[in-house]
Amino acid sequence: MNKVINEVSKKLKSQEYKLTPQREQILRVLLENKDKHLSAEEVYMLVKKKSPDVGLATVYRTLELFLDNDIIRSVNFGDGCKRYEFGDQEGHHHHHVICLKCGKIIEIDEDLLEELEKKVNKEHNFKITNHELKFFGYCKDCAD
Amino acid sequence: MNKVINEVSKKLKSQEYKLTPQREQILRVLLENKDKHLSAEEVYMLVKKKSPDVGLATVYRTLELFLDNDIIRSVNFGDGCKRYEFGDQEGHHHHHVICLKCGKIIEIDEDLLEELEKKVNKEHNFKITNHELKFFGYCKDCAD
DNA sequence: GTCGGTGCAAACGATTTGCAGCGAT
DNA sequence: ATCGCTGCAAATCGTTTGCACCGAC
Repeated sequence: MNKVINEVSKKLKSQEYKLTPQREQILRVLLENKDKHLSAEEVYMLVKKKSPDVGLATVYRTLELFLDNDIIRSVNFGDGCKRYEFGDQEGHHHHHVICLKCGKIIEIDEDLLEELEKKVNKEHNFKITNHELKFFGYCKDCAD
Repeated sequence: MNKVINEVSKKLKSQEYKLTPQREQILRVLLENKDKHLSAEEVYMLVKKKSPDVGLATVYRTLELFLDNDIIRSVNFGDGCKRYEFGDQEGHHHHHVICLKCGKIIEIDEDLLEELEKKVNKEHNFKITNHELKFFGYCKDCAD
C-alpha cells in the first residue's frame, strides 16, 4: 500500500501538486476499500474516523484532483451520487453488475468490446477513449 | 404521432391514470424530440413555450409517471442530470456514443451483449434484466 | 363531495464556492 | 511573504415534497 501511496505522491508532484496529510488519508481510505464503491460522503465518514477535522469540501476537492490525475475513476450507478474507485482510466476495464434490489455490485473482467469499439470508430468516425458497461438485474439472493 | 399519444393514453388508463392536457403536452415534447435526450429542465422549457403555466414539479412528476409505466426511459450521461428518451424498457436496446468535447450523442443499434449477459447469468447466478453501454470519446468534428 | 392532478414555494441532498486563516517553501 | 491547501458556512443545482386549490367524475 505504501508503494502505491508513493507512486501517487510522485504523480502529483510531477504536476505541481502535493500529497498533503488530508489527501493521503483520503487515498488510504480509497485503497482500504478497493472493492467497495464509495461515495464522497462515505469517504468523508471514513476519513473522519481517523482525522476528525477534515472537511467535506476537502474530500470533494481531493476526489476531483485524483480524478483529474487519473488516480481514481468515477462511476454513476444511478443512486443519486457519484461513486469512486481506485484505478486510472487507462487501466484494464472491468464492468459492473448491479442488483436492483439489494444494491450489491459484482465486477466482471471480460472486455469483449474492443471489436465493437473498432466498428464504431470506423463507421461513425468516432475516436473512442473509454467505455462504460453496466448490467442491471437481480443477484442470486434477491432473484424473484 | 396522434396514434402514439392514443396508445399512451390507453396504457395510462389501464392503470387508472389519466392523460391530462399537461401530461399530453409533455409527451408531445418528448415525441417531437425523439432524437434528443432532454433533461427535465429542458422538457420544462419546451413545454412552457406552448403552455406557459405548467409547473416544473408537474414535469418531474409526469416524467416519473411515464418512467413507471415504461413509456420513456432515463439515461445518465454523467452531466449532472437525468435525461429522458421515448421508448419502453423492453424495446430493442440501443447504446450511446458520447463526445467528450461537444456533447454530441450518437446512437448505435448493435446489441452484442446477449452472449455476455448469458455468461454473467450462468457464472454469477445473476438474473440480468437490463444493461447500459456507453462509449466516450471524440466525434469527427472534435477529434484531436 | 371526493380525489387525482396541479402550481407554487419551501425543503432536500449532493456538490461547489467564497473567504479568511494556516503552513510549507 | 507568497501561495497552495484547508475548514467552515453559505450558495448552488437538480429534484422532491407539503399544501391549498381546482376540476372531472
